[in-house]
Amino acid sequence: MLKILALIGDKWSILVIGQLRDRTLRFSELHRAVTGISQRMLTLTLRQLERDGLLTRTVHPSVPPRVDYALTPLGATLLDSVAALAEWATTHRQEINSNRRHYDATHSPRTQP
Amino acid sequence: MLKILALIGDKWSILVIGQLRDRTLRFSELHRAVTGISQRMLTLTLRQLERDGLLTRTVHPSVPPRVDYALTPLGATLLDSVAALAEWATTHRQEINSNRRHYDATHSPRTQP
DNA sequence: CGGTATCCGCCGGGATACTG
DNA sequence: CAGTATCCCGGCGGATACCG
Repeated sequence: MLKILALIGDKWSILVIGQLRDRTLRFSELHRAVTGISQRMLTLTLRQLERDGLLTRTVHPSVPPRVDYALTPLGATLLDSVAALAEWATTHRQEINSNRRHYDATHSPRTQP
Repeated sequence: MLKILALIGDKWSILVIGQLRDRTLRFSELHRAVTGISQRMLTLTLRQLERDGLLTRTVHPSVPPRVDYALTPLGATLLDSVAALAEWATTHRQEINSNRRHYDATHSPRTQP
C-alpha cells in the first residue's frame, strides 16, 4: 500500500507518466520533455514503471537504436486517479498558500525582538 | 502543485492524517498510534500540516501540558481524495505485485548462467 | 541513441540528551 | 508531556566517463 502510494510521491514518476498521457515517446524525447531529470533517474524511473506494468518498453532493432515508451491501460487508470488528486491540489492551492503565508507571518522566529 | 502532491508522497503525513480521521489526538497518542515514527519526525510533520491548514494545534495550559491535534475541514477533504487513490492501490495491488514478480523472473540478472 | 558503471556530496531522518 | 537541540550515518541522486 505505502509502497504504491510512494510511487505517487516520487515526482519523476508522475511527470514521466504525465508526458505519456496521450502519446508514445522515445527515451531522448522523454529526457527533453521532463525538465531537469538526469539520464540516470529517467532510466531508473522507467525501469520501475515498466516493472509495475504501468508502461511498456519497446526496443526497435535499428541503427541508431530506438526505444519507445507508452502507457499501459493500468498506467492510464493511475493517471486518472492522480489527476483527481491534482484537481484537489489546484482547487485548494490558493487556500493552502494563504494558510502558509498566515502561519509564517504569525509564527516566524523574531529577527528583531 | 508538485509541492502539494509531495505532501501525499510523505508517508508520515498520510499516516498522521489517517489517525485523525474521526477523532482528536494528543501528541503522545499520535506517537503511539503511528508506528515507527520518531518524536522529531512527528513534530516536523505536525508543524507542516498545521502550516498548510490541514490540522489544528490546541495547547491546553495545564500541568502537565496537553496539546490536541484535530483535522480541519480542509484536511478532511484531502483525506477523502487520498482515500480514492488508496482504493486504486488496493484494487490493483495484486496486479502490480504480479507484474513485479513476472518482471523479476524474466529480467533478473542471471546468478547461474 | 540509449543506456551502464562509478564516484561522491548532501541531507533526510534516527538516536540521544536536554528543557519549559 | 511535548517538545528543541545536536550529532551522525545511509542512501538518493547528480556528474562524469564509458559501451553496444
